[in-house]
Amino acid sequence: MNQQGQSGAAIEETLRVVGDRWSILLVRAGLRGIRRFDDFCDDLGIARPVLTERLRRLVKFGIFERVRYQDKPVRYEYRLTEAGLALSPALVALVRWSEEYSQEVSSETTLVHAPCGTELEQAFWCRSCQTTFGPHAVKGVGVNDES
Amino acid sequence: MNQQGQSGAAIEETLRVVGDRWSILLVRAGLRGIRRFDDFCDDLGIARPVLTERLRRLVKFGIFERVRYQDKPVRYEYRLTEAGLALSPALVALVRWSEEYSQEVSSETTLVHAPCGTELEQAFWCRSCQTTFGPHAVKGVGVNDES
DNA sequence: AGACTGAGTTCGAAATCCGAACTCAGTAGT
DNA sequence: ACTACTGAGTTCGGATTTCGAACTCAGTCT
Repeated sequence: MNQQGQSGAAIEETLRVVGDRWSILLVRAGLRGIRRFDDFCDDLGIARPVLTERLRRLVKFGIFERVRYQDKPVRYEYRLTEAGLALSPALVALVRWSEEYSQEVSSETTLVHAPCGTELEQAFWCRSCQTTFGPHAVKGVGVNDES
Repeated sequence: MNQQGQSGAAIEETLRVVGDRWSILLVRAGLRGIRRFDDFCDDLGIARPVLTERLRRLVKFGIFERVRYQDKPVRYEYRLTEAGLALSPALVALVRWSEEYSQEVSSETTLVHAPCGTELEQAFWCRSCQTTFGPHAVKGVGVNDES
């Protein structure tokens, strides 16, 4: 029914995990240091039942971990795991896209290289060629059909 | 209600456009060369009314364009625009993530640098320092609070 | 005792999604 | 000239998700 070359499966896989309206925003909030239930709630304006469900799923998929941070009244918070942190290239790509192509909201935001403050570029890196390159030189995503 | 530093707005902006279960998949299908209504439908298994709505929205946001490709019976198809193509770094990032962190589906897929076949890495590039660096050195996404 | 905190649940109403069947213009076959 | 088929959608009713607001429950603070 749908036989897209393997990499299609890969993306569907990822989207099955973070492909809803909230998950990516939750990861972003996590990157910003938010960890507690009510804080996610206030920061994103997400409905509580949905937040509960979403966090549970993200924990199940290993993106957040639920950590008891206090015992007297037992309290848990949610921390990004290694795998969750690894989503940041995707987040950055999304931010960059809106900076360049989105008509609405003139975001004067810019993501920069922390040490020097230069606006960053995102690139693919080939360790054996020691070069950076753009999306057109990637094989496996299918950009290489006629245009 | 939600005062995340500017880059939050940027990402929300992007997600408002492609943040639902289907849009990114549609872009991916577009990258694979799919252009016609029924083909999107068959390839993704998306419900027709939803496809109609989604394509209309993506056209409105400048990601696809609706092109008349035949006159006798008037027929339209959907092609990715420049802005649509520009989403590929984000798609690649998502594919890479599932390759490395997703438990399910052992994707033997790999994205490679076309010229040499080496598995690609994704990095941020600072043109003034002439170096690549990882997500921890990015300022504006908020990775820099304590851990 | 009474108010507050923080992590959730429970509710009914509202928005979305779904598959299956239908439309509408034109083309192809007999 | 009747029938079948194509391709881009619409129209339906029913199922699933989402929503906000109010509630729970353990423990703490004053």
